[in-house]
Amino acid sequence: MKDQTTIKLKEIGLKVTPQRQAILKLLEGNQTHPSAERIYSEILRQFPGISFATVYNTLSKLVEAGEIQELDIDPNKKRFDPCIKSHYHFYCKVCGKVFDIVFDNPFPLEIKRIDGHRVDAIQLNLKGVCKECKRKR
Amino acid sequence: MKDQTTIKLKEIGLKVTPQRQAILKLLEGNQTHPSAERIYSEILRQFPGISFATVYNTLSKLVEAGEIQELDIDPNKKRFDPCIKSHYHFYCKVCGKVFDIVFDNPFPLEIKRIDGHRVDAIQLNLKGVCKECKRKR
DNA sequence: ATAATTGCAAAAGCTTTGCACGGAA
DNA sequence: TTCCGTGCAAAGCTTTTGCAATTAT
Repeated sequence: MKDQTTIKLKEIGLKVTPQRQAILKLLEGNQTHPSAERIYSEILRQFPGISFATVYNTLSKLVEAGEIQELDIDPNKKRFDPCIKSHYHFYCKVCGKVFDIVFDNPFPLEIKRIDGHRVDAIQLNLKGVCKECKRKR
Repeated sequence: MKDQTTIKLKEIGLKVTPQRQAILKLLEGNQTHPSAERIYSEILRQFPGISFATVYNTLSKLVEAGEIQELDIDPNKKRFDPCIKSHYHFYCKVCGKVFDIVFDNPFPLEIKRIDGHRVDAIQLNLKGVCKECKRKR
């Protein structure tokens, strides 16, 4: 009777609550790179009464556990990505959407050391105007 | 009688004020990647009475003019870099310092288009624990 | 003269925290 | 039972804005 969310939460060592399951389900396979606020308002529809603090706390724990990744690409707010595999992002200054980007000759994102510093994560961020927004002008 | 800051400001089309000159001088060759708050408090020492809004406004104009660059690497605040040439950054999660990084095989930061999107800027951000902070543990 | 800039203060956003109650283990 | 998690509300920070007085051109 254990679904994927239950398994994941137990693996991480978190208590299994309906709120957390809803958050995990929303994020699973989600490629919109939602902000905390966005996640909150989406969850709210199917889960009236959930508080922002719960969403915030859960996201923090998931990031800490390495289950999801926090992106610093949107100048205005933090964005979250359930995909922790190496890939790049494009941020549209006009609409604020974040797109996944794949290069033919990928930059190596597995660097572990540089100049004596310990590298834990690498983010390659492209910024500009997306296809859609370009068209509308 | 025209110094470098005067020339730069006129080039950009901004009025030349002592406040702006002080900000430009502080940034010139500055490799600490300061935040707006940091710039404000540094300027304050040599320029009592300057307001944060002035610093903020000037930084905005300089970014808009392409004279300096805004970095989205510090999760907590915006950082500014007077060097607009292609280079990478390392952010230390412990002390918050931002270091310039140079690779042997640099990733091309001159891409202008990808997936139909127009690319205006690329930032390659590395995060982890810096040499110094590693040593202290 | 006139249009831009400054300083002050307040507002706006997003993020984070404290705490009492309730629920998972 | 014992802690952890939730919800509510407030606090904290950084960023942004409005406006009257001042200054550069």
